[in-house]
Amino acid sequence: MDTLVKPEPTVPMACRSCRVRHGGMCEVLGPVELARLAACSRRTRHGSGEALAVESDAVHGYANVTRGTVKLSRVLRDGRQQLVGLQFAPDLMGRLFSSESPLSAEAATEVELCRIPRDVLEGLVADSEGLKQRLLEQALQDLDEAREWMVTLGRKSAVERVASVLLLIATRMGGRDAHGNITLDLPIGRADMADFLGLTIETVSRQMSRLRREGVISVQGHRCVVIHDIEALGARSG
Amino acid sequence: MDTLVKPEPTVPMACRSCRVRHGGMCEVLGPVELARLAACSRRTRHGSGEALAVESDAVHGYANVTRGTVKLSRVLRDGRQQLVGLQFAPDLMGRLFSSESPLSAEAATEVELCRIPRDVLEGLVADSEGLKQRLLEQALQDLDEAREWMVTLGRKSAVERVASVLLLIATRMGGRDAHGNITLDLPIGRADMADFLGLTIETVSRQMSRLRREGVISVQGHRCVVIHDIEALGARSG
DNA sequence: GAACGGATTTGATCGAAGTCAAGGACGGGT
DNA sequence: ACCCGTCCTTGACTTCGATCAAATCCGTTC
Repeated sequence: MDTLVKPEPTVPMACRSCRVRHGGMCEVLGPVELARLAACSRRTRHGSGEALAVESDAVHGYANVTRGTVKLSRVLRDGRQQLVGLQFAPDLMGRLFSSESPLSAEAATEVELCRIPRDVLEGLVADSEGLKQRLLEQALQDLDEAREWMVTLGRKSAVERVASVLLLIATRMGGRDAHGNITLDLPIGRADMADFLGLTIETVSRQMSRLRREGVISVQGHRCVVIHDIEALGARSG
Repeated sequence: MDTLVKPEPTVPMACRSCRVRHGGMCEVLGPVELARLAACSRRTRHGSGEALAVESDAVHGYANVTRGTVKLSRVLRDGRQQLVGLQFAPDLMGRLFSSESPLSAEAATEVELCRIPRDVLEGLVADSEGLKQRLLEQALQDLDEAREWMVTLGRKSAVERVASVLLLIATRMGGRDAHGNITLDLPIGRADMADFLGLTIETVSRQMSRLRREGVISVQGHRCVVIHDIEALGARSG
């Protein structure tokens, strides 16, 4: 908000240059709390496709996403898969207060994490009123988003779903170019879009083509989408 | 847990006989906090179908469900509807920290609420560490459930969805009869089941008939379902 | 920059669920 | 006990998205 950078005497070095220092959960932490975290946290990098957590495995710790995109998914016994969310920086990954992970997490792009051991974060949550409050707000917002997505999965047609996912990604990652168009570098391929939307790859592809034919978007290569008419895309999204 | 009822000197009268006194959020409150609540809360009853909150309306307050079942839903601009959750006693209704309701709530059955004004609950949350913790746990669990339902909506076939909703209701409301069968009084009709499952009324009805033909369940009247083989129902649910 | 391999697009056909249309059962009230 | 309205079930047909099968695109490597 304010343009002046206040001196923060004891903020750990590792946090000072951190891209998410003023976002996500770290936003509400003071120097003392950050020091407690920084003493035990460590940064890791992960290539696209790397598994970061596995459904029903023990929870070893938590991690702030500091760069990249993470896919959250669940699978049915016979292998059918559903993406249940995407996490972008500066979201916190990991299920508090549960000893086993309710879902799988996988790096969708190159990902950088700030890993926090389980007991350290839980201790901090227990001690910091502000952090608990922040995580509660985050959980409630995630819940709203999950329920919104339930409408997409339960009631929207294939085009509407594809338009919805493009809007979702645009909201989190979109940058405007010179002409006011919104440009996206999709963090996920068609297969993941299909798993997120409850469709097949072929149907996603067909609906992308359709939106392209209608002039709402254009596509460069496979991963880059330009949204020409965000209004039209919104209308198309149900 | 324990069979002895401990004397609780200053627990308000209204709470002493309350069905949910030892469940939901009230479980973690001490006499002082309960007194603060009881001083401002009031009980209301609502007939089936009555609107309890409307999407994007101002949030006036919160309410504990003390009896009955509440449907949570969202609608698309053109009227398509999706149920995004069911609330049973002793769940807390209402979206904390938001000035407008992200969804609509409607009594599915006769419902009894313990209504709490907005500022009273928010004040209590600010003051009570334990309550904030409890609500965070609840939000995280609701999030897990919402994501689980996303799998149902995105990846399951019609039979699997119907089996899933029967299991869900059985978990929250089911009673075992003499033969070990589980008996349900469905809190929602076929239309609401359809809206919860992302299907049509006709499809729900056909799949109910199918499960009946297969001997997994039987139906008495429209609302009463007996689950003969919960294992088979689980297998049928994906 | 040519060749390779995985990802994406497109086309043809199939099938599960939706739509439209009766018909039947339940339950509430008289 | 009967009647009536609502909710539910069933049947016939349609449709949207899935499936199967190529063809093509693109990014990468050599």
